[in-house]
Amino acid sequence: MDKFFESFSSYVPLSNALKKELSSRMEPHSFAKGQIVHSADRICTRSFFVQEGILRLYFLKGGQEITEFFGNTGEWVNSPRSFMKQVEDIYYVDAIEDTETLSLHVKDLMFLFDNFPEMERYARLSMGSTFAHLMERLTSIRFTTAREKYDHFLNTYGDIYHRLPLGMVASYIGIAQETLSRLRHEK
Amino acid sequence: MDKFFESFSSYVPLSNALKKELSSRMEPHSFAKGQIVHSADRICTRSFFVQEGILRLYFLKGGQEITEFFGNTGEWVNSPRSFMKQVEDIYYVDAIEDTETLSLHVKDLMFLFDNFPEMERYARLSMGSTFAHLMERLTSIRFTTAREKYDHFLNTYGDIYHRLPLGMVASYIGIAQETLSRLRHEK
DNA sequence: GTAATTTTTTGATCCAGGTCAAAGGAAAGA
DNA sequence: TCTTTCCTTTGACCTGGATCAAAAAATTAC
Repeated sequence: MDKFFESFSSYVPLSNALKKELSSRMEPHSFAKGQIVHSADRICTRSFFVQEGILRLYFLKGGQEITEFFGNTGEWVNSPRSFMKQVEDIYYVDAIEDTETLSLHVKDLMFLFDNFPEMERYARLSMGSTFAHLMERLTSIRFTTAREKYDHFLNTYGDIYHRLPLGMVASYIGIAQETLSRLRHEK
Repeated sequence: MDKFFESFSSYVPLSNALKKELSSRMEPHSFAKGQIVHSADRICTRSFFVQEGILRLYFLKGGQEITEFFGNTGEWVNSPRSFMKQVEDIYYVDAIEDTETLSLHVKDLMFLFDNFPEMERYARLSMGSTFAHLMERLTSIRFTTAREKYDHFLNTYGDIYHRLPLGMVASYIGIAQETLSRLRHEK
C-alpha cells in the first residue's frame, strides 16, 4: 500500500481521510507469469496498480499479439476505454512475470471521485503524465528509423527491457521482431 | 460562449455559478489564417477553445513542420506539456484558417480547479476522450499501410479534410506528401 | 535430465513507400 | 492583371525493413 500512497503524494497531498478510504477499498491481487488479468470479452471493472512485477496491455491483430503498453511497478493498468466507459473493448491484460497488484473497483473509484476532489485531481494529473508519454511515443513512431524507435524505447524502458520478451518489445515499437533482433546485435 | 457551454454540458452538468465564472474569465481572441497562436520559444499560458475555424499544433523536425493535431470547432488547443507544467516545449500553434477562439489563462483554470470540482471533472473526462483518440491513432500508425492510415484519418477528420493542406495531413499521419498525393488519385 | 515448446537469431528475397527532381496549378500580393 | 510564392502532382529511382523459411538457443514441462 505504501508504494501507492507514495505515488499518489507525488501528484497531490494525500489526506488521512482519503488514505483510510483507499486502504479499505483497494484489494490485493497476485498474478502468476502468463496469467490473464483482463480479457477482451469482458467489461473491465477493476484498475490494477502494480506493486511488483510487470503487466502488459495488448490486443490481437490477425492472430498476433500487439503490445500497447507495459505497466511497470508504480503504474496503473486497465483496459482504458472499457474501464472508463464500462463498455467492451479489444484490449487484454496479462502478467509478464509474477506480479503483485492492488486493485480498485470502478464503483469505488466513482465514489472516491464524488467525495474526494483530491482523488479527481490525482486522476487528472496522472493521466496528464501518461498523455505526455503517449504523445512522445506517437512522435517517436512516425518519423524515425527502426534504430531510433528502439533507442527511444530504451530511454523510457531501459530499466526493464531485459525482462521483456523481444517479440513484445518489437510490436510495442512497431517493427518486425527479426528487425529488432538484428538491431540488438549490430555494433 | 454557448458552443463551449454546450460542449461542457456534454461531459458534466454546468452550474450557474461556474457558468458565471467562466463567462468573466474566458477571453475572445481572433486569429487570421496563417497567424501564430503560440510559439515554441514561450511558455504556453493560455488554452484556446475553437469556436470557428481550425487551429493546428505542430513542431519542427529538420526544418519541416510536423503536424501533431488539428483543433476543430469545439476543441481545446494548447501546447500540452507547456501549458500544464508551465515549461517550454517544442510545439507551435497556428491558425489554418481565420479562427475565432475563447481562451482561458492557466491561472484562471487553476482557480476554477480549486473552487469548482465540476471543472476538474470536466478536464479529466475530456482529457479521457482525447486520450482514447490518441491510442487509436497510435495503433493506426504502427501496423498499417499508407492507404490504411489515410482511411483512418478520413474516418476521424472526414468532415474537414478538404480544408487541410495536403502536406499537413501527410505529416499528421506519418507518410510523405508525395505518397498521399498518389493515394488520393489512385482508383 | 531429457524432451517438447517457445523464443531468438540468421539468411535470402522483395516491395511499399521514401527521396530527389521538376513541372503544373492555385492563391495571394502588388 | 501580372507576378511571385506556395501547394500539389508526376516521374524515376532506390533502400529500409517486412516477409518467409529454417536453424539455433533458451525455457518449460515431464
